[in-house]
Amino acid sequence: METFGSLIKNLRESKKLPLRVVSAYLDIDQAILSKIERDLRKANRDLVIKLSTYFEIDKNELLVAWLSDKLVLELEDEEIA
Amino acid sequence: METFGSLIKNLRESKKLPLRVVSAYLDIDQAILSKIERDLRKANRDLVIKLSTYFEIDKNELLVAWLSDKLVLELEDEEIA
DNA sequence: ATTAAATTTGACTATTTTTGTCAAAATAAA
DNA sequence: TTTATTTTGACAAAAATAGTCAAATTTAAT
Repeated sequence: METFGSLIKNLRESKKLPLRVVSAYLDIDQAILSKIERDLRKANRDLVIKLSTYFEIDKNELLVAWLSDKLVLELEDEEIA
Repeated sequence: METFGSLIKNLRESKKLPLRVVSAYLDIDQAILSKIERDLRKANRDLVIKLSTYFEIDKNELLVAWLSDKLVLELEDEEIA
């Protein structure tokens, strides 16, 4: 399954944009964006919306992808324990 | 839908046990148990298991009820925002 | 192969959220 | 009405999350 991180990473790379440029627009440190793309950090809701605007994709589509990841994560933590 | 809180509250009341007694067994402050029963606080996994032992009900059944609540909560927070 | 750009990593701090403690207030029962 | 039980809220402690930064690594360009 495609994660939220790889989804936005693909979007960025398909437009050949460096983290520097995208993170500047989003007003976050590029280290954070790098980690979000690799699912090492979670985005927050506001960021998801900014991303949908920036990449011109449907807001709800991206929110659903983000929420799915959040729920999967919650359940994963659970099953391990 | 029956929440996790009301579920364990019903169990306790059906056995006519005061919070004092149950919380002592669980080794938590009775204020916390009171809040958990009214869904003002979340139980943690360990507590859920202790509760299932104490009330002699199936561990997984209670875990499922607890997890359901957690997911519902996560989605609720989301929809409001 | 060297230089430059882009990305990743990790240590550190700050902020927010969660959790626990306590005593007083409110409610219910005896 | 006194006693037991439950609820409330303020506060502190602890844990989780988020942000910052610079150095290390990797990738791309010349």
